[in-house]
Amino acid sequence: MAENKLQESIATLKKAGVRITPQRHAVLDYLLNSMTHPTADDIYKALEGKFPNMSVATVYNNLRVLKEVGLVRELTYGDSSSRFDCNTSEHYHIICEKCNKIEDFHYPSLDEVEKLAAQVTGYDVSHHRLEVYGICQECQQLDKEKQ
Amino acid sequence: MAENKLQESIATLKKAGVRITPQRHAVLDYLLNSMTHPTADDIYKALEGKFPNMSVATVYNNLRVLKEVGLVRELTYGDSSSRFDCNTSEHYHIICEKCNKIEDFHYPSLDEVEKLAAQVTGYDVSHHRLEVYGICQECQQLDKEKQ
DNA sequence: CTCACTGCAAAACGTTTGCACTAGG
DNA sequence: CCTAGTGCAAACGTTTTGCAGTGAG
Repeated sequence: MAENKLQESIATLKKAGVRITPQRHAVLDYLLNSMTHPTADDIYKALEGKFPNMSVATVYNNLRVLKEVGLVRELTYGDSSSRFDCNTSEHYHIICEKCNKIEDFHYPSLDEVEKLAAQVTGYDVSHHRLEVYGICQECQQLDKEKQ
Repeated sequence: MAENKLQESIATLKKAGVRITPQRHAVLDYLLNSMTHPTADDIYKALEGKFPNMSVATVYNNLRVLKEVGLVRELTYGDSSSRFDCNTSEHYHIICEKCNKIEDFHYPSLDEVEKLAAQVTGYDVSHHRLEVYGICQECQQLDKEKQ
């Protein structure tokens, strides 16, 4: 499955005239296989072993390229650094306010909201973003144990 | 109306044991009366006239305090700097992808989404955040004129 | 009077940029 | 080949911090 995705993504890159460098391949591969939503620095650290002298700039450059081609989404939340996510299927995020974990969850796309927003504001709507915040099960458990 | 809000907010601060300094008062006042969603720097610049030697740090400190008390929300978008918004009534934001304007719009709160998210993920949900992206009417107009 | 808050400067942080070098196609 | 991409370091803009001095309650 992940293999297919990778081949598919590489095909997209080639079609866009983007070169497949080992570093770029590794960044893409890491993002496709990571269930977490890593920061640029996470990716940098994760690939440090394979590419001892890769620079952070390269990670950022590649993330920008992958974003431009539409393979990757950049998520900006309250905390200082951006997180990156493979733009696979439509899904929303739920974020733990204690441990900052980000998990995916599925919900039928809120088309009516987009429609109503367009009507009320006169905007030409392109997309929307929704996040739910709360405390994850593990953190709830930890809280209980403390008391 | 805005006066009431200000008195109310000050009462909240006092109850929380927070001192009402002139700078703090000004930041709060500015946020309450601004329809835009200013960055810390916007606020700093706006109050420069009244407080020639107020430092940026003070703006940030005050925004943090106001956030902690729950009077102010911090919004982070793609662009580098955070924006601040008075946590008055529940509302959503619609953002122009051309000129980066942020406008408020009202929509019945998506309680079902929160409920479903809680069920699916087991989170103890506290709130959610929704933004709609598109092109505002002015920018649509400008685009038409260009063609 | 006292302690929370201010102002200033310096530092931290994530991200971007300029440039010479390298390697993918 | 030739140009896109790399690595490095320095630069950038936003936010935070440490500390001495100040003023709100």
